[in-house]
Amino acid sequence: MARQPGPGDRPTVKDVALAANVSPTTVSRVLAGNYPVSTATRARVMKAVRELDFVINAQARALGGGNTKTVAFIVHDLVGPSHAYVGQGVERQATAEGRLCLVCTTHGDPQRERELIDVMREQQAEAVVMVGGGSNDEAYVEQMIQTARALDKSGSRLVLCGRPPLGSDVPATVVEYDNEGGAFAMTSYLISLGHRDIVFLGAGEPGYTTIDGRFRGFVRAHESHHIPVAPQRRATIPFDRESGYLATRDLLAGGRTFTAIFAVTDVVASGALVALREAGLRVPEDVSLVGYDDIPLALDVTPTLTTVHVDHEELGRTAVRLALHREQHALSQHTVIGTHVVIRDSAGPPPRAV
Amino acid sequence: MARQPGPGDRPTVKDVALAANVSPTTVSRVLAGNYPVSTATRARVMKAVRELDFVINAQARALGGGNTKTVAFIVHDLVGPSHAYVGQGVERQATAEGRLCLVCTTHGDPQRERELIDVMREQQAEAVVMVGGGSNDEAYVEQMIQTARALDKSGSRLVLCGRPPLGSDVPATVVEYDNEGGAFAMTSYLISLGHRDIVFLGAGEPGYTTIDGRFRGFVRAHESHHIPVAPQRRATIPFDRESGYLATRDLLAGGRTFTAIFAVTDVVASGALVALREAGLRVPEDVSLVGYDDIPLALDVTPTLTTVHVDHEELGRTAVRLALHREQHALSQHTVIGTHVVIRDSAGPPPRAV
DNA sequence: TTGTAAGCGTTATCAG
DNA sequence: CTGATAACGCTTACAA
Repeated sequence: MARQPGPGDRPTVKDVALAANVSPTTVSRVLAGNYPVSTATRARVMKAVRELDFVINAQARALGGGNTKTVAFIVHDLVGPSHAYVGQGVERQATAEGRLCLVCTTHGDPQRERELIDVMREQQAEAVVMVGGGSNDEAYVEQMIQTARALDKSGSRLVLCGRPPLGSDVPATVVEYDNEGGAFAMTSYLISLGHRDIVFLGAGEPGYTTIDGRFRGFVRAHESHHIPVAPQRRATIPFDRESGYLATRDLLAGGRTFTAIFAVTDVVASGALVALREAGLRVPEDVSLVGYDDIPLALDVTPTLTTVHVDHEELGRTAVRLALHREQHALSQHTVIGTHVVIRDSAGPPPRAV
Repeated sequence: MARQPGPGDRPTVKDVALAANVSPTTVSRVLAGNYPVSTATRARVMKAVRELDFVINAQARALGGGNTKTVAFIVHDLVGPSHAYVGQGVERQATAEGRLCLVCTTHGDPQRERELIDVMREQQAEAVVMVGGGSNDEAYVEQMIQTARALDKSGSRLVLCGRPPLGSDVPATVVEYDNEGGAFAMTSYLISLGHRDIVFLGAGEPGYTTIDGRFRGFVRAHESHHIPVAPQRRATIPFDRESGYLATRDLLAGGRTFTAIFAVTDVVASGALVALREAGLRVPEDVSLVGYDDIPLALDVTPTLTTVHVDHEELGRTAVRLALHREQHALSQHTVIGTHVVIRDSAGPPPRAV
């Protein structure tokens, strides 16, 4: 009597081989398509596959063959507008390269991050893409270096998105966008409009590299125009809408003068916008407001937001592409993706007199 | 001489066993923690694990033990605001249940969808969560039923999010939100404000279940108030901002009268808002505008959008929870998640005379 | 072109 | 509490 498949019981290569009157080896070869097999045999095998509704066992395949065809994507959060686009880029490129995409979130917890990397080592992910500003803290960086080495030893590749390189002797791929350059360009734009008193809104924990880069560009633009940087309110705030709102309200209540606000992200800018509106200030007539990221929200607010465009999806795609096609001898890779100012309606010349 | 580990070469349980002077079995037991092991032995094993920087091979474990601890998430698109939140729910619940999350996108291609399901069968995902309106097409549904059975046979579980059940004899879990109820409530709200000529904006391909439900609620509300449904422009449009914009512009150009627009999603509403503003119409003084989904955008636009709240994240969480904890004998499961109207600033009474 | 047999790294079974 | 040994399902030399 034939084998009675129970529930949760799948046919195996052996079953197919039996049904097609060939050896398991032949079945494997037909399925992999990497070895000559006679047309007749192939047909018989395929027929058996169809009849048994056979699907191969990926785990077993990986064990026997080697490769898991899997890319991991570790991110702060799935729903942040920019992160989602990076994720989309990762997923698309992974798919384009015939890989599957494993996704995990850390919610900013370094401990969790560390755990996840080990999980990905267990999973033998071909590449581990980490997205979002990590900290610049020395111990943290050191640990990242260990991680990169550990992954490298496992035949995997660490990819850092939006973080600075770990060093040329560390096996990792780094893809970042030009935070400083974009902030420099945007600040210069505001200065060229006539602004001399610009608030940089949103500091974040010192050491968070994305923000640091943006602030650096902000300062450098002032310097290169020989304009003193007005005193900034560099308090740590989470980068959400609410923080932008509260920080701006505080600013207004504190009597601090300014003619423009450079929000560290579009989301923060949207919060600021609400606070400004509540205070009866018109944008851009009374105050100019600009953001960073150019997420869809930038078009949804009124007025539309002048911001720095970042191609988040490309960031994700590039991350995967580089990780998968790295040259044998490229130990450390580093790519910078350009950013540029997108002029919309939220910034204009400062009012005549403040 | 000891084994010289090369690149891409990981220590195995055997290596750990050797280093700790125990059998591989013991190592396995220590790692799994599901079997009594003496404290001393455990300590020795853990020490070896640390020294060798050993991480277990998940593929091998799955092969030997059975379970992959993996949940798959198949979705139209990662960046759609509602989808991203569902994804977040799936990921969070999966993580909470100690599972990993595999994510793939279909971009609405049923062929690709089919392929992905087979890929997930290969991966032995414990659950396959499909998100987003599939079609109601008979052949499609029939294929879904096959799929559900195939997954069931593989010991996996099909979860449909936001689609109607496939039948009580089909092994699948269905989680949907109450599209019809929400639309009914919202339409009733508009009617109670005095509106009698409401446009339903955004039809989608007939058969797309999410939209159908919403339109049904729209019609039913009219019926229950004994108000004739004004002729609707039910053209197929993609549900993006642009379509909302164009459709509204056409509507305005076509001379169609109305006092309110019920946009099928918030995104479509945001497009409509732009078109209305361009036409010099004030919202809500001249025209009321409501949406559906309550995504963050609803708070970003001016005026803030009156809309139907849907807890997308809960949808994702519920999907995973049900799939993982289904009762042994529950062949078909079906859960409906409630929706409710959120009143903001974009809807008011109709103008006195049109 | 096809088949045989030996792994891949882990867990489960069955003895001690 | 610990250890052999046989799976798990597939691939890949090595033979034929």
